[in-house]
Amino acid sequence: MSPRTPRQYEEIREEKKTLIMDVALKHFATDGYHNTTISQIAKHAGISKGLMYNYFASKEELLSEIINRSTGEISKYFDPDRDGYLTEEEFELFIRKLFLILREKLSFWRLFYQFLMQKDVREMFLHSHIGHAGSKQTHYPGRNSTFLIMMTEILNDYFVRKKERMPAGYDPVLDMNMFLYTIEGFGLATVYQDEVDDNYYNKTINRIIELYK
Amino acid sequence: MSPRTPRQYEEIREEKKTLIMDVALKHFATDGYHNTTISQIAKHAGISKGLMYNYFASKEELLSEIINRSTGEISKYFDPDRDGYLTEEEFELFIRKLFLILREKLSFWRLFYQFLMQKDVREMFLHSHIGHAGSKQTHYPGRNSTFLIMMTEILNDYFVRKKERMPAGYDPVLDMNMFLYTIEGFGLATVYQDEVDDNYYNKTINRIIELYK
Amino acid sequence: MSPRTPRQYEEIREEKKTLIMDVALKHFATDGYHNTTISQIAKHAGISKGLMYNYFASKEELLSEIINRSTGEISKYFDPDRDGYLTEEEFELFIRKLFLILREKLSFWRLFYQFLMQKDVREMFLHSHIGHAGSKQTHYPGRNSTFLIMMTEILNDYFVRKKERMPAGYDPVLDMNMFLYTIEGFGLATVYQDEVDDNYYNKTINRIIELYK
Amino acid sequence: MSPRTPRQYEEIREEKKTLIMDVALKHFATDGYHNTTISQIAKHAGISKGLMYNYFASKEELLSEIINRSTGEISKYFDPDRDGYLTEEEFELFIRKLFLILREKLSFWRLFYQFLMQKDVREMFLHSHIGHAGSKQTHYPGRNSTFLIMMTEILNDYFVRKKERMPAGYDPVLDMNMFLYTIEGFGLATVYQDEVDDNYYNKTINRIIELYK
DNA sequence: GATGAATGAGTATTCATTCAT
DNA sequence: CATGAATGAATACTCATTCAT
Repeated sequence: MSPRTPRQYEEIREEKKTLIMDVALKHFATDGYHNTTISQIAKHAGISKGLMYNYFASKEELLSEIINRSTGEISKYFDPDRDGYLTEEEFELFIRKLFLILREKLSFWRLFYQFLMQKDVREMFLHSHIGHAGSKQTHYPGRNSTFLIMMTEILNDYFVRKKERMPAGYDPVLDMNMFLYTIEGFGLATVYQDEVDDNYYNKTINRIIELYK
Repeated sequence: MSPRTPRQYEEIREEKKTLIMDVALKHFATDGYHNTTISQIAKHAGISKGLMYNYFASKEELLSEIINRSTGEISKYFDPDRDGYLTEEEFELFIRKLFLILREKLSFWRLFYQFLMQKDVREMFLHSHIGHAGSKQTHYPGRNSTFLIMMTEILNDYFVRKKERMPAGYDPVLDMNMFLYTIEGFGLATVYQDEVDDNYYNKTINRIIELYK
Repeated sequence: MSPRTPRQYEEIREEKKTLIMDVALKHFATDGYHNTTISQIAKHAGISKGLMYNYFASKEELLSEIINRSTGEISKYFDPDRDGYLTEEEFELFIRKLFLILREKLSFWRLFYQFLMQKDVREMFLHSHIGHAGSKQTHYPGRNSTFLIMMTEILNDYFVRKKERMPAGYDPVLDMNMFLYTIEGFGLATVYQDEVDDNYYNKTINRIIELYK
Repeated sequence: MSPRTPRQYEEIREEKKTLIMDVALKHFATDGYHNTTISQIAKHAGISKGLMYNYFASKEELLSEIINRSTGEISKYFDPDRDGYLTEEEFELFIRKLFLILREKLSFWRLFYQFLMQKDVREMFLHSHIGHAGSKQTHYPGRNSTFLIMMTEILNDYFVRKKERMPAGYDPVLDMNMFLYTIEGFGLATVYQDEVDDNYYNKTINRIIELYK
């Protein structure tokens, strides 16, 4: 008869939020953001439409929180407190991690590629900050680089240094971009495949490492 | 003021259709299919909404015809009557042509990438037949290969033959896919750039040829 | 830590009700009845939404009780047990009291004017009974005059008597209505002003007394 | 079989717009702006909800156009090109006109009083410009005074001049405000009455003129 | 008594599509 | 062939109210 404790309420909230975000991500990834209705999400999450808005102010904020959560989790993978310096071994590790996380978060990446192509939402991705997952902060003192920008900077640094151990005429920018094109294309293919062949997947990763390390 | 011949009517009709499709493609590519309204298209094409439906049964059919026309045109580019056999020189030419056409039909490719990520429309692309541009037929007797499948087969053949002039251990499937990933990634980047640097564009193409010829 | 007596419970209950009504009145007056949500009221009153419904059956009843309480308090101001007879001095006093109470209960009058213009709620005001503040009764045996009707009757009586000391041709009904129009207009202006200038306020009241006493 | 001429379309549009605005005004005036739904308006106008949005971008714009149309019509009554100078006779005429128009446009004034009390929409009234009814312009070269401000200025001027023919101690500001309170109160009462007694109505107007001319 | 999660009916708005002219 | 007024189903979002705890 006594009301739930704040702790209990907090748990319920957290669970429901996660549930909704999971269901929504799956739908967004499969059917597209604009093609997914709040009704569908609610129905598949087993809740009422109204409850959605108890947790998220709007469809857009739901998307935004999904993106922030995911980019937050991903950036943690890559050690957000790193010094931004990659050795050759770390570079290899980086690629392996990248494609590990790609398969772990297929839905998210599907969403990512989707939005890469949509002007109106692209910005949301580009401005999602590195930070604790789900963090509501939008500004970090002394640290306003976004996830993608950080990645780019670290890689750029790596390829510039790679020049030293390459023959004359080596073009670091071109090489880095070729590398980026390849992983983007491979990512795209992986993400939009129904099933991934483990063996082939690893072979490809090894080949990428071999080519661009 | 002599009445038009049926022939003339047909021509006028085709011109209007082309106009509508051009306008629609531009909008679809820029704003997204779902964000583009029939009203916008009609207004920018200088016709009434009602007339739109005189030419196209629905928004979806409009899209479908745009896709068919474009894939048709593209496949013609690559000599649809070829024997499916690529020499090294033809391969190089193929790549150069590919990236030439990429820039010529930026809008289309933007649409292409956009839909690659959307289940419901992906199929439309994958099953668009090679045929006369704008053809309304959806089935061709004795010829059910799609544009993408055809391309894949020709390339597959090329890389299998490439094996002969490569050292032992060469994996043609892997190599072909690496090639595809790279051009997909490069295509993606090109298509979603506001401006393309001619110099850099060609350098990249040369590098791709160098790597995968 | 001795358990509270029923009496104490009742007091606590009354306090909470009063708190809620005060908060609600302020919101209703400022933002409008329909623009105010139960959530807002609950939050600003420091209670839960659920508890609100423990005290008031509905949003409408909350409004109804606020109106009843206020009209009750106001009618007490004007000595509800009076004989209904106003001397000239009492009339002056009445006006001064009226505009005193106007400023003391600005929020209520704002609400009053607001609803005067809305058919569906106007009736609630017109039929609010004189009685104990917060009383839930809606019917009083042998006493069905409303606050407004009572006021009108007393004033009517005053102006009819005023005829005796006025020149021939004096129209008591017209004079009374002119008086009512003026105080209504002045009330309206006062209530919807951000700040009231004391000096000017009193000057106006004196002028009204001068004109209609 | 041939399509309607642009002229015909324009007529249809104008008629429908007027119909919708008339119906909407009636509802807004009776039930309140927030209490009136688009569905109600559409149903009573005998059209679909969707059509509403063919003519008005939003509920708010519908309101805005109603206000502009009405204030435009009213300002025309009062000769918008006047010099802003009122003689005693013109003042009397002004009052008579005012209360003529009050009865002609009861619904509008009901709306007016309603919004006088609602913060969020009050501004819309205060900023509706003097101009042709339905004019979409929002800026008039060398003429940005609003309807209410114009009225206030002309009256202010009149009462200041009235001082000359009044005994010492006459306070023009107080007198003007008393006048305004009275007509506001009278307006309020008139507007929210079900039926107006012609005889009494004119008697009141005469009395107002007598008191404040 | 007290909480806030959960509901669902309602509201403004959009847009592909139809149809009288 | 051509027009744009008209429709209606769908969509995001709100909020008073209920109810398990």
